[in-house]
Amino acid sequence: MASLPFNTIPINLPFSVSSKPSSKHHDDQALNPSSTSYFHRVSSLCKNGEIKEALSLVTEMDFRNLRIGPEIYGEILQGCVYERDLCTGKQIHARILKNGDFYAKNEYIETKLVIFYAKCDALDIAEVIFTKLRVRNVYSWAAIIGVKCRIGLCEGALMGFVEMLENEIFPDNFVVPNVCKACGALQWSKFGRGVHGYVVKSGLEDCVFVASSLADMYGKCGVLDDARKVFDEIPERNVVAWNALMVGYVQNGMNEEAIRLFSDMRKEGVEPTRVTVSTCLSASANMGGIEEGKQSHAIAIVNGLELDNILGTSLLNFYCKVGLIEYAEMVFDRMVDKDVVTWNLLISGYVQQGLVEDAIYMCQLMRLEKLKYDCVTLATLMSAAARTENLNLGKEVQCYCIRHSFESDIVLASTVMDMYAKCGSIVDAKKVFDSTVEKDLILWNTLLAAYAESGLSGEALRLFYGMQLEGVPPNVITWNLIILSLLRNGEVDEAKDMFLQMQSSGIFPNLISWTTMMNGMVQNGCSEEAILFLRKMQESGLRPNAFSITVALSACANLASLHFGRSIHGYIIRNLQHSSSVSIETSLVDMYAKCGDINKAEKVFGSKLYSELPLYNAMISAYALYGNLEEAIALYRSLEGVGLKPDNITITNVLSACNHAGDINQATEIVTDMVSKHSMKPCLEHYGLMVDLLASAGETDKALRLIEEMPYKPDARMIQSLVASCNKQHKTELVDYLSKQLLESEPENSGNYVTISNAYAVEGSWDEVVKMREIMKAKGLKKKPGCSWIQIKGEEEGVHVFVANDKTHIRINEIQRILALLLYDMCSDFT
DNA sequence: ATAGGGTTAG
Repeated sequence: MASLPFNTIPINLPFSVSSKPSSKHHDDQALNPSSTSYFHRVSSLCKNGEIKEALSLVTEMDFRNLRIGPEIYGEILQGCVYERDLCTGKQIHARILKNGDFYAKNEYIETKLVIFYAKCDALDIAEVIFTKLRVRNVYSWAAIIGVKCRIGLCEGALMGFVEMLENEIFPDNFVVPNVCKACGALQWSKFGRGVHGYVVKSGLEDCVFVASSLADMYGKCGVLDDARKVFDEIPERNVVAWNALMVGYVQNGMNEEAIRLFSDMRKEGVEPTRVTVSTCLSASANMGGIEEGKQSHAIAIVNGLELDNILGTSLLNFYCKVGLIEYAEMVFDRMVDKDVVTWNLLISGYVQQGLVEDAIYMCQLMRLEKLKYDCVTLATLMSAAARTENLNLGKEVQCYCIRHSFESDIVLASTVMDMYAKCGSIVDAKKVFDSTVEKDLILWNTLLAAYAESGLSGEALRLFYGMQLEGVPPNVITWNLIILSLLRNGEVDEAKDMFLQMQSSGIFPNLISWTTMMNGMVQNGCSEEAILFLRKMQESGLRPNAFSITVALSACANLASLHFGRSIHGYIIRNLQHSSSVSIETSLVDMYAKCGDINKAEKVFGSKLYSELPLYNAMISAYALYGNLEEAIALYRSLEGVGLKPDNITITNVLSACNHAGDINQATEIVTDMVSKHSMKPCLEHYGLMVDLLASAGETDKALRLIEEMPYKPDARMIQSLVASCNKQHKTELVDYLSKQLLESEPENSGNYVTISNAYAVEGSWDEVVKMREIMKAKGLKKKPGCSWIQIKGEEEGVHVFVANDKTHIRINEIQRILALLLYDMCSDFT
């Protein structure tokens, strides 16, 4: 006998000697043991993923004229499902069709084909077969609903669910989870509730898969109470059920609840998975919970969880968000499979820490690892350019975007616009806006933000109406920006009007809307109204955050209202104890100092939770306000001991303390110190203070020489110092001369009137102040953003003094110093 | 000998 193309000869061949008579029909052969043995061999090969080998066995059966039943094809198709092997599956499909209708029209085979194509995400082919099916059973339905759900055709999946019910094919515990997933993705909580009803009616509720997916669905729809109820009633909860509820909490901002659930889960002895730890890390990152996040990391290590890409990125995200960049670096180094996301996270971590150089270096390394930048990488770099106002970097990144066809990316276009705006080039931001073909709301808002930041309310309004003409309805962010643009331009009444218009257009003001209004009012000298707005905001059901509290405290400081200040401090203790921040502590110190209670300011400073520069600056500024030069200098000198380096504000505050004490020698020493010891360059404000100090001491000539020597152009404030100095020395003629010069050179600059009226105000020449006000009114000049009213009540009631913002102006300190000292005496009387 | 399912990072 000639050699066969295979060498293994099965024992029971149909033509070998057999005790059984050979059958005439295929059907009889189904009982033939040789077919059975083939089936088992095919089956085990398929389970090991060796589809090609299984297929050659089928060829062998064909050669031997053995009956190849539908179950063999089914088994191989199943193998293709395991392997997601679309190509081999199609070959099987072809063989099935070749073998005629006996196979092709077999319900089991047809269903299997639908399942196979569905699993391989080939929805079009799966649907063609599915629509031609004579019998649509629960398996084929499940496959179709599953694939639709997987590729995001959620409405289609839900329509399938409805159609099943109409045809009285009842969705089982395999169909329901996918239906729930679709409801969750669409946030169709009402549909989901209906599915929940069906689950209860058909008794599927105890299945942990069904219940978990219901809990997940409610979580995704934001109905956490119901998610919790479903979860509580699961008889045997597994880790996935716990994870699903935890994810629900995190996605709805309930981070503390998520962490609490994690601890309950550990108490019940359920082993956490990588998903659990990832979710906890996400919650910790959101709430800035350093300890919680570190604990999660420790648990991952103790439980021996593998540091895969997802767990790794969760850790990276957490450490970057809470600013522990060294830990992030350690995790990054340990990770084996890094992708673009991994790199992006660390790069953005560096940018958030202001370490732009490191970020750029990482980008270079990333390219060496043969990874390409994606839109997230580029947006991060662009935001780095915006933060550091590095126009060159921004342009370089923009060119990269153009070269690599990222131009049409609307997110990137927005970040490019933001970069140009931050670098002070609104014209270029507008150019990018104009060249973007498909504009979305975010793009409109980005340009609006550029106008608003600069107080260009006219441009902002034009854009605001323009977008509505193009059919883009404004959202709450748009309204907030319009209001900001008006407030930045000193148009308080117009802003208030817009705030009302926004509400009548059906947009509910959010925390930012209220805070923008409050902050704008404080900046424009309407501090009393700002405090009123805080009350109104609380009445509308919003809880103030750290920033709105800071704004309210600065309003109290401006009003020198210890009464309001104390009540807000009380609110902080009652409600914000656990979310206290550096900015709140700083504002408290500042508020108490300006309200005349330096003792309380010292007390707050003494019990501080943070040891950061802004707090020290506030306390130094407080001492300066009270003319306590010794304490100010002592605190300044103590900075080194706590590892802090002074910044420009520190120097300004120490210098103004010297100013109030009239101590030219100390001031000179501080300036020498900053140049030699800290290698800092004195800024214009520092020169201003020195000029002021010299001018106050009557050294007008020396002050003039310093102005000539400094590397900056003198500003109106310096001339104001000279004016004040002259005034003090009763050099009325020189004041009149300087004022006249100032007003002649820039008759339309409202700032000059502020300057001059301010000089008169400090000297108590109220008649001159009123005169200046009247000229401004007659000329129709409006005060600039940054200038504010201070109302001095009491003897001088009814007299308003125009002063510039305390951050940029020397004289307001003078006034506040007098106020604070006055109030200090009053406070001391009470105690 | 007869099918398959839910959770996660930017």
